[in-house]
Amino acid sequence: MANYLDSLNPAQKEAVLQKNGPMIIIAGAGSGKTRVLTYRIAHLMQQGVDAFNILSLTFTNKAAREMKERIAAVVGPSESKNLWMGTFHSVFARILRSEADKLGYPSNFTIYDTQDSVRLIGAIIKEMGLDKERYKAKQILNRISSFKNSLITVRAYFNNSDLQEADLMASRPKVGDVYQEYVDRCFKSGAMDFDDLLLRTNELLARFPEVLAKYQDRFRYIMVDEYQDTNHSQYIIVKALADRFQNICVVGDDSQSIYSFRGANIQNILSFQKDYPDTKMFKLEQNYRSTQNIVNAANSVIEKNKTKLDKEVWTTNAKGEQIKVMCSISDGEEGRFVAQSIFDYKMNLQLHNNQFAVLYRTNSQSRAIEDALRKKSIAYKIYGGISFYGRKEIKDLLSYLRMIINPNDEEALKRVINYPARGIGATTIDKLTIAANHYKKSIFEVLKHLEKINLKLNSGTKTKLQNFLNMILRLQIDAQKLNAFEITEQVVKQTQLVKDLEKEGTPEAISKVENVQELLNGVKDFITDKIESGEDASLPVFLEEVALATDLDADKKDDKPKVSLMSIHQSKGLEYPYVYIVGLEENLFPSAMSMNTRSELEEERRLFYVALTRAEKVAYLTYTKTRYRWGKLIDCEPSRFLEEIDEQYLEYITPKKIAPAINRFLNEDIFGDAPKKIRFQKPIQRKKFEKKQENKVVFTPPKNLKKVAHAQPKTNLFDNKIVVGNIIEHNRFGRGEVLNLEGAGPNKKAEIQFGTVGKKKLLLQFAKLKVIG
DNA sequence: GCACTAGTTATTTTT
DNA sequence: TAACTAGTGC
Repeated sequence: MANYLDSLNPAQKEAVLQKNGPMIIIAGAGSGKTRVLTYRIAHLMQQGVDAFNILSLTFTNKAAREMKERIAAVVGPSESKNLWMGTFHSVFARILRSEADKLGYPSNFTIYDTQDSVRLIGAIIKEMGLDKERYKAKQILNRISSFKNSLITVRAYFNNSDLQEADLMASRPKVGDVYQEYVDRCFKSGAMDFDDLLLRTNELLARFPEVLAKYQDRFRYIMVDEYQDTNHSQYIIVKALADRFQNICVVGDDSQSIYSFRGANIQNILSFQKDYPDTKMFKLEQNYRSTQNIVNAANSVIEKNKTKLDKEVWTTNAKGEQIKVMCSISDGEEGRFVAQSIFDYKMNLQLHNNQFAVLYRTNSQSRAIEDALRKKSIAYKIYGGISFYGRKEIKDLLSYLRMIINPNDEEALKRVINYPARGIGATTIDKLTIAANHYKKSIFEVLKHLEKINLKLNSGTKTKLQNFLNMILRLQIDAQKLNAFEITEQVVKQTQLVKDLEKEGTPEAISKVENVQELLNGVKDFITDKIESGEDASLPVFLEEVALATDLDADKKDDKPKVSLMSIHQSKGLEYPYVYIVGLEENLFPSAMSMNTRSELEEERRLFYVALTRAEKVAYLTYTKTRYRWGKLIDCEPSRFLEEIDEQYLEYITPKKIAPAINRFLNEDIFGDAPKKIRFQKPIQRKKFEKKQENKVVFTPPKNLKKVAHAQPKTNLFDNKIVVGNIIEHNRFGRGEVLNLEGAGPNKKAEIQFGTVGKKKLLLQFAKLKVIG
């Protein structure tokens, strides 16, 4: 039991053994940070610290879950269950629920997601008669969000002439009023947005000393992971909670701070030692994840940043292959290259899909990759983008559930009051909204007292509203005796939500029905899981988990292995043997939006650092000469980050056949005088690329792959040994993966995806297939 | 009040 | 390209 310490290196061990006082662990990429955190918590518990007194804040719920499992393996599950562990948002949402009344909130408050917030702000802008071109809902929300994350309340805003001046200069003098109205409306709806979960926690701790004391006493040991990505609001919460015992341990890597757009403040980690003068600092610098080549290449890039803490990441791992750089003529070609390359690796080294990841700067880049993978029948999973819970049909259904729990939830009500269509249109909703604003009540309250208010509604409309109201009230009563799954089922039935879709019969409608079914399954799983672990399986808990869930959390366990596609932001904390970083082009990565200041560019560079350090064995960097954006063909330049990697770690593998095309692009001044700006600062750069690419050879199959001839292929004539997923070799078609089997005996056929000729169906009786793996 | 169409607009990254 | 909006006709 105690020998878990033996598996740690000296630096790790020191950090684990440091029990009391403030401490900071600077953990380089792949340095076994999670391991240190888990063992440290396990160790605290073995030293007699009560699990109830330990608070551990992680960046994702998935990280929390995994860490809990690992701790359970050391100290046993019954004890680890009592740990407070989760994201800032989920931990403090939980606390806010039990203290909500102090802030005038109902304990069943709704959590608004970004979509809800944007809609509400849009509605407010419209109601206030503001120009929506000037006041773009999304931008206003971002602005409000940044206020909240800096703890600038409405009152603080109106006391701050600088902020008001800035908005005035941007010709948006009414931002403060919108902010005010937004906060009021959320409050009236019994709703908190993401930022409120932190802001209101701060309010709670600041206004109620006895509450602060209670939680200070409860959380005697506090740990914060990914500290470099905390914002001011989170910083203040941690500071307040840790103030009494000062047993605060933060972990992070300033080189991986990539969330400043969300208010993260890299200064939090840079100046931790100033906040706590007695801080003990630990540095984890040995990388266990990646090859030397990858580690060194990443180091050579991050060196270019000025703002950073002193540290040196190194590894004793094998040198490994050089990082491969590939240029394509288009994004489609890039996708095909990635798919082909993955396919070749799978064939030659018998690898599984889950050993590969494709990372990109923007979610919209996933499309070309998807198309190519699909053509090769390579299973993949996309993380991010439009999440499952963001889909219209799902949000609509969830909105009904939200109405049952908290009928004052304005955004939920507006979604469902006329969905499915029941003849309650925009005019009616406007009237209701005006009345609600006037009486300072929610729309639902207005509905309940329709008789007493003269809204100039015709009687038909009144009946429709009455029916809607009655349906919600009925569902609320049902909800008291049904569990979360049953009530969801009930909603689907009573609202006829699915019936409408089924009638439509279009492919979209069918997929929507399937999604609804999937949500129902989700609720069922939720209940089973919770009951198994003895936790609260009620509908409010489900809704909260859904509101704070990410795609990463939705990972299904016993699924087929799949290639992961995700934005670099989402890949933080993850690792894969083979990583493809695509779209390394100026204006895309680094993003055109982030090249205006040094600090923005440094963040992009950190992002690149994060991307590179995800790779364990092999990393590919790809860029293209042209790319579709906004449905238009755009010419691209290679990213400056390619230049920044020390050349010795790179290998250019661009196939010969497209080299002439590249040269043409490089030699002709096809840009005219348009993008004159900074892009061609260094003409030498281009020469370098040009030369490199000319000399290179055709790519397929990847070099450095072991010959697999010795793999003892078995010939199978009547073969029942072939199973789906096998890699086989065919005399004429080469290698392929078995996708499907059908028929029996002499008619048994296999559907096989070949790298060269695509999909084929072959009779096993005749096809001489060698099973490779 | 609603369904359909044409035209516009937008892409950074997310709890 | 795709998602959202405004405008039109019923």
